[in-house]
Amino acid sequence: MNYWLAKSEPEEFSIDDLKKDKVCHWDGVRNYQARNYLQEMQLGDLVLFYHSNANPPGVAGIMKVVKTAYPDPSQFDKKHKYFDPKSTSEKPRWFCPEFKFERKFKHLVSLSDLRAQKSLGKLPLLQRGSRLSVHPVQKKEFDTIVDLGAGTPA
DNA sequence: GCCAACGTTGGC
DNA sequence: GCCAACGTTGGC
Repeated sequence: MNYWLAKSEPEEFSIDDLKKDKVCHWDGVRNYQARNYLQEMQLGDLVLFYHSNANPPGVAGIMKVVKTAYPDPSQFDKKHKYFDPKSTSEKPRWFCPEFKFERKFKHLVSLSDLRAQKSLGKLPLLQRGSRLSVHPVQKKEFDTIVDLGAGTPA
């Protein structure tokens, strides 16, 4: 059982959209390192939903992996903004898993809240200039963030 | 394989 | 909208 963090811009797709849709396929990731992490995800893994480019940015809730990564259909669709002319169906480049809405935090755990936690010092999200949109999270870090989201005093 | 140019991410 | 930090591309 592993833990992850995945970013989305809430104007594109927010945790409320996921709550409404129940399930989503996490498409559009076009970064190799992030892609590799998506492929490592196993059924039942828990994923923190991070709102990037938001006001304020932060972790909004939790998702659960309900389908492991398969070729991202948007890479083959010429009209799609995530179309990749260099990818073929024989050798797809990009993959997406499916996530199910698990729950929304009572309180958004903002980026500044995360930075204020000494125990989260190694969280990849907080590293200088980290733009990686999908990355693993330690169980301890995951639990800390969930506690913050539940409103437990910092 | 180097590296400059360019594009993207994402906080502010 | 700005800009720093990266990742990718492509000429050589």
